[in-house]
Amino acid sequence: MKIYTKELLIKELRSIRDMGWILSRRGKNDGAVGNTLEDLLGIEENNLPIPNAAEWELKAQRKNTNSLTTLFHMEPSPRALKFVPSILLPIYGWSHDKAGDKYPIGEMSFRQTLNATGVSDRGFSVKVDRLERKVSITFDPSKIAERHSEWFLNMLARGGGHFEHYPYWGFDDLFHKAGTKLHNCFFVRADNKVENGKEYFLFNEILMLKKFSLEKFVEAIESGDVYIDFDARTGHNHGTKFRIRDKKIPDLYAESVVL
DNA sequence: GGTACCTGGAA
DNA sequence: CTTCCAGGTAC
Repeated sequence: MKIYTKELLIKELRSIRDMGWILSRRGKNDGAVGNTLEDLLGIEENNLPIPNAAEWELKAQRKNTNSLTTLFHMEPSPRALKFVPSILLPIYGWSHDKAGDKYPIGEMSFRQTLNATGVSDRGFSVKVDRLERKVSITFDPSKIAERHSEWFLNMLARGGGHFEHYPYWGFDDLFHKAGTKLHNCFFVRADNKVENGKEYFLFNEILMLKKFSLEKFVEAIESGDVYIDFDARTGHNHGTKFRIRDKKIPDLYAESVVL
């Protein structure tokens, strides 16, 4: 495997930018833009919680999306409770839209995109406690929207309605994860097009971000810029993600340079 | 085979 | 904006 320095990454990313339209290396896969960039750099797909290349993390995104950018994945504490697969999905989940169709009858879904400045229509939110040094998920049944009243009753029948323990992430765990994975980052935005059913990317906007700030990260959680995103169905827990709007990514770093 | 990570989306 | 969602791998 190639060892990448910052200088080599800059050179290769500029070279990729100059290659023009590049056929996606992956089929129907939402992550194709990032997977294709990694393929071009010779980085094998992995699920290791480390930067992609040396001390540099790579992030790619299609320009024509409003989606959040995923910073990293981390399941909440207390880890022993296995909150998502044991509690949130089976008790607080709902029938997946494609249950009995693409998925088996009984397939459940628990998807929530939460931040500290709002409450979801199922009553979940995010709270930052600097004294206890943790980020917690809160649940307030009184905030559940009318359209979810049937879900609410089903959830009560399954034994839900209040948390005995709240899912949380300790600052130290978050800082270790973010500090090791995101310390330096290339954020590449790509134009994309589909011709004859095949997707092409033009990796033509490259941003170099240096020195991830843990304090700015906490501030971004408090201000609602960082989201916590649950993404599980019965057959596949995609994991719990910390995500952010692309325009806010540079706010997490001490230095940003357009290449 | 369940759990927890990785890469990212749509209306 | 919020609500809900995709295909991968390691162990």
